[in-house]
Amino acid sequence: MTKNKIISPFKPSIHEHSDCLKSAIQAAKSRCDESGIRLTPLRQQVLELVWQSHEPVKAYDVLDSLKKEHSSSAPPTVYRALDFLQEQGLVHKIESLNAYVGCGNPEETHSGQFFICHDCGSVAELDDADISSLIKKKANRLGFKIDDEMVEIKGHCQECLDSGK
Amino acid sequence: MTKNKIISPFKPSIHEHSDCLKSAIQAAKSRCDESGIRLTPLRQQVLELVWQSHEPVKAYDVLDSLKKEHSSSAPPTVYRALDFLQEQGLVHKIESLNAYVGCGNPEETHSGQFFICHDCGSVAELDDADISSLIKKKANRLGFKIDDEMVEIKGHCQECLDSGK
DNA sequence: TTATAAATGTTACATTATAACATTGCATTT
DNA sequence: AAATGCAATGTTATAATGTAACATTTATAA
Repeated sequence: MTKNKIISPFKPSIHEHSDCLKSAIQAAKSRCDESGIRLTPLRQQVLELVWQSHEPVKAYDVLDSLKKEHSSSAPPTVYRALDFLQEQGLVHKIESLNAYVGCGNPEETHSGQFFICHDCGSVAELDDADISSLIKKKANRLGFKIDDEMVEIKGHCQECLDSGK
Repeated sequence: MTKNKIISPFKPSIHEHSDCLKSAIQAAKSRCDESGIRLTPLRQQVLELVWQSHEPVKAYDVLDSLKKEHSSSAPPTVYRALDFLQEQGLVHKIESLNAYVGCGNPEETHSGQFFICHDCGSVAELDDADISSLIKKKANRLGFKIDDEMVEIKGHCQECLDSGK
């Protein structure tokens, strides 16, 4: 299937984020229901914490938040939930930041390309077949068979450029 | 300048690696001479350790090697040298592995695209204007200005595919 | 209901990286 | 050569990120 999607554009710094959160949780629930996979309360809570904003969140920040309600939480609590969410395509790890961001399109699993603003920290996500197929073409020339593609681009988003930070 | 270079292809598992090492050190020396930057013995030694193979090397593995000659070495010893080498474009960090690999073309600074074999661990490096300009085009549509581009592709190299691992 | 597997709890530790301050050594001016 | 200043390295401590291993609990299915 060919697709050139902007999965998550940069959001205006002021927007109704509770809508983003709600629809992400809703999408996650449907996806898990369909595939018979268990989005337990803990996992859902971690997903909600990752979705607190459009900025990647650190595992230990999630842990700190968890501890406020559930003081027994420990690193494995968080990493297991994050691993699960990644496997299910509900969150992505941004490797260059050691941080996690909610996936804007959990309907279908994909690797994605990420644009990360140095100023506001926000992330936009693409699932762009042009990029993937070009990379695949280049891989072919090396005789290389791709399993997993990681594209993380750092720079400045429109809003931050405009506001002259 | 337009360029579509294979900076470092996958090498046959058996090759005269001492040649790779030598030419990398030679290139580093020239580059530093030209730019009046100091490739101290320590930095050169770290560069040589990174160039022990075409597989990314972990900082603490470099540290262990250093300690054999120079028991006083500590993490900052290594991280400072690696930071320097990265700044000079002599090594690249593979973010998804927290590991470092020698740059095959230190003549000019670039970000590069990396193909990493899951089986043998080797890395090939491209500096491909097609990929960069496509990513730039996609960034433009988001109003995004790129500072730094990271492309790390995991999969299987030709030789490992052929040998049926 | 009991057996099983999945999920979570718990403790300990491994790995990766940096802060902060002290010391050394090199390069320039006097 | 002595004094100065800065870059590089040494040293100690600790922060940040991530996993192993085993115990316990909870959900599911036989």
